[in-house]
Amino acid sequence: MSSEISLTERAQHLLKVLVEHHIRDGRPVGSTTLSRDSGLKVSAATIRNTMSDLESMGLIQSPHTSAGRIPTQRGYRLFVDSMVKIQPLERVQLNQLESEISDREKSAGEVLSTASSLLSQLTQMASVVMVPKRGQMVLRQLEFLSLSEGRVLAILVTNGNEVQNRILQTDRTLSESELRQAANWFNRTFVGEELSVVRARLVEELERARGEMDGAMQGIVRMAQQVVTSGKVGEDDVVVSGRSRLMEYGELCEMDRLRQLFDAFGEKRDMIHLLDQCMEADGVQVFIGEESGYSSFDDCSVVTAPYRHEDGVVGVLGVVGPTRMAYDKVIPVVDMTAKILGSALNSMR
Amino acid sequence: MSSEISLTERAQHLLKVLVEHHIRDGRPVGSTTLSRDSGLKVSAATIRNTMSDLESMGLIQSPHTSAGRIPTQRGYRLFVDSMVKIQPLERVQLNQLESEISDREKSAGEVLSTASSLLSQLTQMASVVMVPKRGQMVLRQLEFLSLSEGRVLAILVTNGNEVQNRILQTDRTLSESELRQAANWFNRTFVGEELSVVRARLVEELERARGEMDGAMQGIVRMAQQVVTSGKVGEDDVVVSGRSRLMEYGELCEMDRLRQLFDAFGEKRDMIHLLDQCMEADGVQVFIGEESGYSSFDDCSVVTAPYRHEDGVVGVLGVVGPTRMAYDKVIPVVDMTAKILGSALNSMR
DNA sequence: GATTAGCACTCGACCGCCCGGAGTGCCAGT
DNA sequence: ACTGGCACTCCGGGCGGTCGAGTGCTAATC
Repeated sequence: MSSEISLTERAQHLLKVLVEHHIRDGRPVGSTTLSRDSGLKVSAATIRNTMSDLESMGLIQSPHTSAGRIPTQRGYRLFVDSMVKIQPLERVQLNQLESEISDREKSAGEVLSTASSLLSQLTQMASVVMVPKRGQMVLRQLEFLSLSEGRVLAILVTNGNEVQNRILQTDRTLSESELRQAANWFNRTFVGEELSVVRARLVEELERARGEMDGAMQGIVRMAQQVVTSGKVGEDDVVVSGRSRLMEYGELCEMDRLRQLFDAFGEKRDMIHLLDQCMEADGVQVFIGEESGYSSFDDCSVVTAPYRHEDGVVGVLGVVGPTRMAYDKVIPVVDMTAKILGSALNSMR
Repeated sequence: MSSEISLTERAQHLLKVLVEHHIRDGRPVGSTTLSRDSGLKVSAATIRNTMSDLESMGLIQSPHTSAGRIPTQRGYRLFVDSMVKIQPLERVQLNQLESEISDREKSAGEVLSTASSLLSQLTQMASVVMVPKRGQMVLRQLEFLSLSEGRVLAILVTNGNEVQNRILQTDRTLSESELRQAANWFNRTFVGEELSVVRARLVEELERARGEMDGAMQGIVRMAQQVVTSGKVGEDDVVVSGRSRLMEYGELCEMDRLRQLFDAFGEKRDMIHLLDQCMEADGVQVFIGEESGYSSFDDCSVVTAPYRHEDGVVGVLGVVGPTRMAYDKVIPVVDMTAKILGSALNSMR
């Protein structure tokens, strides 16, 4: 569909300088500025010709006659794909990521939210970390605790040192020993299994119980089902940080647009859907403006990266900011955070 | 300092109508509007005289010559103190609060955040719920779980069906049975005590252990100390909801002001300090504009109410919105939420 | 003495206008 | 192929004028 057949050396260079300049100060860039800053020994007039080429190729545009040019979405695309020079991550930032994420005293959940807030802090934008589907979690231990009047507190420990708890309503009040028995059976039968497997096997178990087993056993199985099918278990989740940083950016300052953006984070639906698409991607992925497919993000870019365990992709993280962002700095931060987060989760298997 | 010696019937009435009118449409209110809407059978000119009195008393002011008048902070104060007519809570809203907060399947934490989000939803403003100091929580059960390489997962169940967990580093790897033994001792000794008491008694215990007991026991006590002095335990916390709703209000729309507001929620320090002051108050309390003492809230009002257990005040909740808010609707919502939250927490003792 | 009508005055919001600056496109000259 | 020159366009800011809303004051009225 596109006509990027060729682009002279000069045109490429000019596009690069133009985008960089516009990212820096946000204003449209004119031919004179460009002739001064590009390092090329040509006059403004010549540059105007080249710019006009770039415009007809849909890489840059002028917001109105006789303003400078700004990159179009396609322009940004080309820039990001083939001319941005990724800056190495600063030592300090790297250290901070390393030490705060790979903290052995943190549980998986804490590590994820640390990653999210660092991501936001280092990029000065909003960040999102998608939490692994709980369904992929492995059961470590289950514990029941009797509350008053037929209510039972179930505590579920999974890998990643994650503790989930849920209150169950039972049809009759169960004794301490009954609960201990139930927990024992459950642990004996399912420890080490993925929760999704546990769910599946519980259904079989209930089938079997219908015929063979006694009523008590049926009760236990049903209770166990309540635990693993409960609200949070098995559901995607996202951690968002630093939304309010987006207010700093002038171009997003129309209240209704900003509001829309905030809503998008609140809804989480679109968010999750978008992030899901990045699961299979190999490394950092950049969505510029409308590329994300969600109109709330029209003037924004989203930079994502999947993070992986030794046994495959686990989740996705990313940042959201204005299209006019410092890709050369942001990309490595996202990249590195994903890597560090991956290995941190790895080490707490 | 003030000169509210007296205020004619008419002046009071006019102030009331003016404030109500301004709350409704946000624009300055002029004498003609007032003579039309006040129900009084007097001309605009007369009203102008009264308004001029009100102005000299510092209850209303005009943003500039020849605009109408708007209430000053003191004007709002008087309005809230002695003329606002509290509206009864709507049936639907009451039902919603009742059913969602008093949900027996929710843990204390979930109940608090439900309350916060309902508060925000019903008032269309930002809400804050201050969580009881964890130090006041009563120990129900402790469980240890061995992780790899000298790391132990401690699971702490307190009243309110709240589950906290924390990863401890131990100097040597402990066996399953050692851990079970330690947990048994801990539970035998401390179940039913407040965490603050547990903390204190652990110190004594360590003293005693230094002389009498064996090294293993010392290790256990130290581990227990780690559990109850860990990060979250014993710290105030706040749940904030619906910050972004504040963007809807035109008067808060200057970006920097709004930003400041968001930061205030982020910092939480000021927030907590402000809420702390309301702990002893008897019912709903209203801070108008600068009364809160924090400049971030200058154009805002804060409506708070403490919520209580049978054994005394537990925490504070409230909403933050523009000074120009519908006090007659907001106050009962805050009031009722506090009451319902209190009794909900009560019933899960 | 309280209330009112009348009137001059003030000020913000809005509109149309003009002007300077920045930047473009095109063309003719090197 | 590049450049200088030039006419043109458009945005933004400053200026002046008008309009409407609202005030404060004063003199007349109840």
